[in-house]
Amino acid sequence: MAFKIYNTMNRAKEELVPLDGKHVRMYTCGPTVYNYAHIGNFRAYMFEDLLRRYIKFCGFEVTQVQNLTDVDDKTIRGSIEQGLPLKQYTKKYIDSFFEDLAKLNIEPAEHYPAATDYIPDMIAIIETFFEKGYAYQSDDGSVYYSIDKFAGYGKLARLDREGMQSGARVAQDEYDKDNAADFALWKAYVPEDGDVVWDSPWGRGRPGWHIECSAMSMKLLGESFDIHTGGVDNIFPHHEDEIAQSEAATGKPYSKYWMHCGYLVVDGRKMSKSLGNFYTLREILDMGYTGREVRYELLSGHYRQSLNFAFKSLDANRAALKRLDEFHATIKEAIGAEKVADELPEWASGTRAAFAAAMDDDMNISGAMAAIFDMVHAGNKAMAATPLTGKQAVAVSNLWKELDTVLGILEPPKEEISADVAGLLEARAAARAAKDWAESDRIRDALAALGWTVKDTPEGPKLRKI
RNA sequence: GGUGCGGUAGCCAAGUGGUUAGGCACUGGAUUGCAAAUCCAUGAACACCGGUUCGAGUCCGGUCCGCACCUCCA
Repeated sequence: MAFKIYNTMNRAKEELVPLDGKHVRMYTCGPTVYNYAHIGNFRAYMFEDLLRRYIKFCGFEVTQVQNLTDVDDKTIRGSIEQGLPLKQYTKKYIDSFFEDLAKLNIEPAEHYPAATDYIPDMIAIIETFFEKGYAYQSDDGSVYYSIDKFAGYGKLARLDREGMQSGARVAQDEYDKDNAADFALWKAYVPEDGDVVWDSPWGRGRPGWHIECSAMSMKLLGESFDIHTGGVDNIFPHHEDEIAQSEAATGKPYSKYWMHCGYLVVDGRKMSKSLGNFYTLREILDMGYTGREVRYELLSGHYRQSLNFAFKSLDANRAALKRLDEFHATIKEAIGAEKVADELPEWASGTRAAFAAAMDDDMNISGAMAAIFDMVHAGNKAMAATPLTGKQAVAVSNLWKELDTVLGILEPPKEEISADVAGLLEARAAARAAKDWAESDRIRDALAALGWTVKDTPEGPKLRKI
């Protein structure tokens, strides 16, 4: 089996074949750090996390770069409003971004370059554009990229250049650009930029948005690399412009595969800061949901489909996770002190293949999850009739852990049973032995208040975290 | 106007022309001191209209509806 991914460039699923042996190099567009990221943003980072985890599951090595956009209109505006130096202002949001990633159990990328640390690299690329005739300077000192000079412009977004209507958002006063669709490589200094300014051969100013990704990706991954990802809204103009820049600069193909995820939507509308219909991760956690439940939610739909966010779904996920945890606990109990794995029981023997077959097909997460739930169902049924041997249970546990290297939700959070809880459990056992049901129920309520349910089984009482 | 993605049971969500997707919720039963969990059983769907086919959720044509991008966007 081979891992097939949907390449936006060719609008087709293609087998992932790295340019460099078993090493996959990927660039994932990261956050603009002017505010807390909302969970729509995290949908993209979750998709990228699933991608890198599954690439590793397939036996490849991964080098992932995720940029931090720390200079643009919004970061500058925010820093001036708060009277803070730009770096100090963005640090707060960079720190919170990493905290949020950890809450969602997203694996760290290998590199997190910040745009402001790569200004000389951007300037060097822009200089080659002047040499090769792709760049020109306008009257106000800004530098633009001339899209008419790049023959392949529009190949990713499949733009019909002739049929393009100047969108409502194209400023009406772009009088000094050769073509309205030309984009800024370098923005000339304006007073609104405060002290956010760098020197360049063509005057003081700051970089345009797209040039940072070209500079940082090629610096850290090489001029040609394997995968470039982002949300579908990045296809145009951001990724289109990155291709124009990078391939014009080097004369080589830029990224081999382009992958884009769909939106997170609320009530059928894209979740975005401009619409105001967004939630930050910390808001949702404050409501009592866990990062794991949110992770399940963000993972639960295919990455190219829009995913509808609803609290009702988070509640449903909680129930589904409980089912998985119950299965996991049953396996753990069957392991006992056993360390050595035996063959998998029959009901788990096809699970890994079913899981991989679904994931190989452009990360069909629904099929992958179905493989796991099928195993849980069949396993519960079988174990109710015949207990598992310790060695078989170790094998199931190993499989569970292996699948969780991809999903990151199967292993339950570690729970310590406190002395108080253990004491209550003992007291309740005594009450039950004396058939003092009132006392027994009272203690059960007390345990529930501490966050535990107790189930009475033929082997004795068992505790479960609520 | 250009480009693209959708419409599947109460909700979410897969689906390679033919055999139960899966999850949550609901219902009945087993089990339990009562529960919880689990197991067994059970139901429910392909936006609309045509066409191709022995057979269409799936292919073709058309219609309706929703969303997105077209220089802030994941």
